[in-house]
Amino acid sequence: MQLRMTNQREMILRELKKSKGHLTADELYERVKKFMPRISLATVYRNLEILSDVNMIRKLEISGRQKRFDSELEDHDHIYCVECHRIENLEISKNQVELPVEDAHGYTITGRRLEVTGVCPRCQKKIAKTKKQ
Amino acid sequence: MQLRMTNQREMILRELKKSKGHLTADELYERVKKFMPRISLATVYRNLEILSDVNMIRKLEISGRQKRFDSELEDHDHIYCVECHRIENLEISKNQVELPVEDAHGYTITGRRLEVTGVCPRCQKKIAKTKKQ
DNA sequence: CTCCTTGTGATAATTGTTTTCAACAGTAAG
DNA sequence: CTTACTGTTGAAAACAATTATCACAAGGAG
Repeated sequence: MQLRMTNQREMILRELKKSKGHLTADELYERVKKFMPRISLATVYRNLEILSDVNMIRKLEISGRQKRFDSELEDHDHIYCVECHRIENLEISKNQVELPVEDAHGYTITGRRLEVTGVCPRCQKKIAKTKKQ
Repeated sequence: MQLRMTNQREMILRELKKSKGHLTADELYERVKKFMPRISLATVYRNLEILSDVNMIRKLEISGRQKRFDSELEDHDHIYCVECHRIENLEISKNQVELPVEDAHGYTITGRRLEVTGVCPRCQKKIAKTKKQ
């Protein structure tokens, strides 16, 4: 099954790449809507699913409610701010999180995901301010 | 603020401990209902939230699916089966996943979560079988 | 006992996502 | 150029998980 690049599909991909971030489906929907006012949210969801199926983008399943999508395919982990839910990339060398396979209960390991939580610099400042008052 | 142990609360906690697993709210609901047929799912959600707020249980946010709850408070990670969504504990020594704080974009790190995905032994067998056919 | 707080069950509302479906291209064959 | 086929779209409904609302019952404090 080969992938046809429809206008919508292309636009979604382009906007995701442009943002360089980790957008949710509806954030992306809002952006694409500026160029294609009649596009539907379902189309965004559909195409994000398709694009991640063919590995053109990456679907992040990060704690919190919404799924996020990333145009960066390289293997990397994420840090996310528990205050403002901002997400950023983390470059952690793979061998730093080498897994003890013998403890894996007989599982065939297909992947690992490391998620670091913290408070981003901006929110640290905000918190510092509110404490002063 | 002190926690009152209502019958429902106690039952939910008891069933979660009894299971030793990582139950979703509605799995727990089904179990508790056997003893308290009139309990409502909302009560289960409510109390799981409360119990994890006071650190009597742990809320797991895995893979964007349903939240799961764990009566095991010790710090540990999880491996979960991409086929059947079974979840098991992983004992990974902390220093094996030591983080390079200097890469953390200025974040104050509050936690980390490692999730390993794989195929459990049971599902490996299942897959082997279907391939034979 | 009355007042006040809290917890409860039932149900509605909300949120995020997926499915359905009729209309509509794009392509390939006849 | 028709016909048939395939995949895509937008709109709306369906769905699943969770949370909020609300009337009411239970259990103190005074």
